[in-house]
Order: sequence, then structure tokens, then C-alpha cells
Amino acid sequence: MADDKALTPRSEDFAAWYNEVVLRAELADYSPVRGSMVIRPWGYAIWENMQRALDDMFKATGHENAYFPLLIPMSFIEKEKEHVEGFKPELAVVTHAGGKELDEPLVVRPTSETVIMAMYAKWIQSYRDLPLLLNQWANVMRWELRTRLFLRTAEFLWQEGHTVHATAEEAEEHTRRMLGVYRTFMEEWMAMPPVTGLKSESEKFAGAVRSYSCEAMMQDNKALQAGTSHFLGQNFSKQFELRFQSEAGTEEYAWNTSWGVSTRLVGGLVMTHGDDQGIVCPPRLAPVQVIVVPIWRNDDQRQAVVDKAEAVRAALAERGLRVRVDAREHVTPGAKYYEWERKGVPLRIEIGPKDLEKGQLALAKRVRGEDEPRKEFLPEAEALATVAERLEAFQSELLERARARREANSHRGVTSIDEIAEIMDAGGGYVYTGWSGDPAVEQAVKERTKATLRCIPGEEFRSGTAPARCVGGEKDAVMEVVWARAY
RNA sequence: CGGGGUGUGGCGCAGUCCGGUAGCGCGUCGGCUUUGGGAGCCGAAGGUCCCGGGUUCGAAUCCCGGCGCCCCGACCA
Repeated sequence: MADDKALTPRSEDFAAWYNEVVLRAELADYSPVRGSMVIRPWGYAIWENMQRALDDMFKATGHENAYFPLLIPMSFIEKEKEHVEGFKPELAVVTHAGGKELDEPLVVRPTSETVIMAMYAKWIQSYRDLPLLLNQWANVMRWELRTRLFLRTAEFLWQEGHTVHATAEEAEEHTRRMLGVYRTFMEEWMAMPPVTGLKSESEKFAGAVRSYSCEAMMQDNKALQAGTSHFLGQNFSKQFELRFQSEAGTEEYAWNTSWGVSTRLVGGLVMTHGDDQGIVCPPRLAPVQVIVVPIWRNDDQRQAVVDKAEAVRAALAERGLRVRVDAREHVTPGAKYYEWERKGVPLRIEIGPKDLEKGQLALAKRVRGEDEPRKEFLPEAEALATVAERLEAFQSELLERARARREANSHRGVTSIDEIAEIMDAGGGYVYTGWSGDPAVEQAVKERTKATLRCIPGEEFRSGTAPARCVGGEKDAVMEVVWARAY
């Protein structure tokens, strides 16, 4: 980087910026084991806030948490044909334990469909046992060759929901409901507005009938698959004999869904809102929403401003806000500003001797609009009374900004593969075109443009006029699709 | 797994071509002075130069072998 203090600007090298900001905001660090990472307290606090919000939403939609084991018998993974083909290349396998070779190798879970189905088969006998709606928070392992902090690591943290339903319709509906939960979470908590839709056959989850996803656009205009929800049909039920007696007395295979989001979301948050100063935390997920920096010249002043800072913290904490006072000595106020900006704290309050005299507080917002002042000086009471609404406003601004950026970089009405290639080379973004459903066209676009079919967008994302022709040029379009280069 | 690069105090690097026993910046520690946008001065600590072998009076430097990491491609939340 240019000097030790500044980050590589995003415009110069987005990938380098991302690595630096993740390390220097102390979200994570490289671990001794290649491909795996350490999530540091600041990064983990963001994840915990995500977990809490999501967990509440899962509970509100009728789910309970459970925990299934890390190790899965190899034979389980092998039961579902597409599933094993999809995951085999990235399995880590335990072959020895207790000093002996195991009779059957154990797979470190890459996902838990198989072991969970095996247990569900034991627990479910009747339609009265349905639906069964469980979720687990866990770590999983997928042996990746090319890794990046948060975005793709060998081990990562996630949640995986696994549900069982009596009918296909109900399972399909649930699959979509959870996609909606993810979308709501991403918009309302992360201020990251995804395009949601159906995955093509080639991009769907290994073993699913249909996969849906949330595709969030990062600041380099690449898509990040930020959450997926799968309708599994009876594929796993049939392999694991997950049957139930229906109301009519017949024996039926159950219908399943699974859905997950991971610590990848933290990477998405960084790449959605971060700037050249550091990361930007949406207030609802920020580990610290308000940082209070006391400023002094001598010991008398120090005592007075630190006392005031502490009083401000207490007053805001009472209003349910997450506030911290940075009273470190031998670190100048300016250094503290940079540090907390790098870590993305949404709002800073400065308290110096002049503020004490005037009974005011200085407020600085992490991201300013063009016409907004660098700092605002407000009477203390007014400042305290408005902090919460300022944070809410900031949250909305981030969402609107991200949505505007997504739309500004979405290209509709594109009719040729050449045009997709041009757009990709000119900075990328989401490209909407018609598609016949022919996998050969999908492959051709990928080879020519490096863009992949991100999804068949849901109704509200579709263009006003449905495309008439497939982007491949030879057939009529039967649907509209979104192309983008992706993480 | 293929192609390229790189490995030197905690971090970033110079030194390697042309062999002579390791240096710079940042950080860390101590002291004093400082503190409204990345403080200053003085002092100090900290290194099996990735590993193994070879050449040489002598290797961070040359030779051979290995390993790690990074970047670029094929697969992926």
C-alpha cells in the first residue's frame, strides 16, 4: 500500500482494498492452516448481531434450533447421487482416529442434509409429526483451493435450516418464505438489497430440485450469492426412507427444504458499504453504534471530559444503544477518529473542554452526503435525544445508496452476448436478457463473457417489457435472466 | 491441479546480480513533552535471513532438493 496508514483505494485495486480492510479493521486474520481464518472479536461481534437477528426471524417463522454432529459417515454422503457428485471434490475426510484406521471414513460435514435426513427418518412416522422445522448454527468445511477471507474459506460458520413437509406445495412455499426472510434480513439489517430469484439447472444446489438465491451486488459490480434456499423435493427422503403415514392412511415420502446463510455475509457487508477509510457498519449490526472520544489538554480537563463522556455513554445506553468511550491516553483524538472510522462505527461524539463550556456535543457521521457538514455541534440534550433517530436515518441512507448503486449498474433490454461482453469489460454489473432455457447458451455466455447466470429474477425484479428473444439469438425467450460476474 | 511471483525483527521492505557475518520505515517498550483529524524528542528491546544439503577460509547472497505464501486460470456459500 502507498503508506502504512491509508488503504489501497477501491478504484485502484478492489481485491487488495478488501484484504487490507478486513485485516486492518480487525475483522479477521489468516490462521496457521491454509484456507481457514480466525474471526477476530470485531468481526465476530458483527456475525453475532447477524445471528441474533436471523435467529429471531427463524423463531418467528416457527423454527427451533438443534445441533447435529460434525462427522458424517461417508456412506451417507454417497446416498444421493447428485449430492455426492457436487460435494466429493471438496470433502475433508477423517480416516484415522484413536490411532487406528476407521472401518468407514467420516466426512467433515460440508452441509448436513444427509445426517439430518437420517435422523428425521427415525423421528417422523405420521403427518401429525409434520411440518418439522429445524435450524442449526454450525461450522462446515469445503476444501477450497482458492480462498478469500470471509468470502471463501475451507471452514466457515453458517446456519442451515432443514424442514420436512407433507406436500410439495407446502415445501415449495416454505422454500420461498425463507428466501424472503433472507431478503428482508439483508435489506433491513445489512442495508444490502439483493436481487432474488431461481437458480438455473447448472447453478442449483447439488441434490435440490430447485434452488433460489439472493444475489447482492458489490461495489466492484460483481454479484455475491449471499443466501440460498432449496426445494429438495423427495430426493433425500427417498434415499433415507423418510416416510410418513398420510391423513388418508397411505405411506408417503416426505418433502424437504434446506436453506442457509454464512459468514460470507460479513464479506458482503464490507464490500457493500466500505469506503477508502474502512468498513461501514449499518447501525443495526454495528458492534458499537456510537463511539465517544473525550479530548483534553491537561489532567483537570481530562477528568472533566472523561466524566462527561461516561455520562453520555450511560445516557445513550439507557436508550438501548451500543456505546463505547475511548479514553485511552497517549493516543491522540485524530488517531482515534481514524481507527473507529476504519472499523465502521456509524456515529462519533467528541467531547472537549470547549464543548463542556458551551454544553454541547460534536457529532460526526461515518458517511456524509456531499452537502453535510463534517461535524455538527448540538446542545447536549438535543444531541442525546436525536442519536437514535440519526442512526435509523443512517441505516436507511445506506440501504438507499446501495439500492441506487445496484440500479445504476443494472442493464436491461440487452439482446446479444457481444453486448454482455462489452458491459462486463466496461465495468460489469447486472445484465438482464431473454433466455430460452438452453444450457448451451448459458455455457456460451460464460465462456465469452466470464459472467454467469445469477438467477431467473422474481417478478418484481423483471423488466417492464418481457424480452422476446433469447440472448443466444436463435430462439424465443421463455424467461428473463440476470447475468453477472460473481464471487 | 497447471502458469507466474515471493519468502530477511510483529508488519512493509532494502540488501541477493558482483559472497566478507544484516539495515530502513512503521509498530512495540521506557522517559519527558503532548492531545479539537493519524504527535515530538531521547533511549531501548527485538532476527535459526523458510527448511535441508552442497560449494567456499567465509553464504541472506552461488548450486541442488523440499516447503510455505501470494497472484492468474479450471471447481465453489
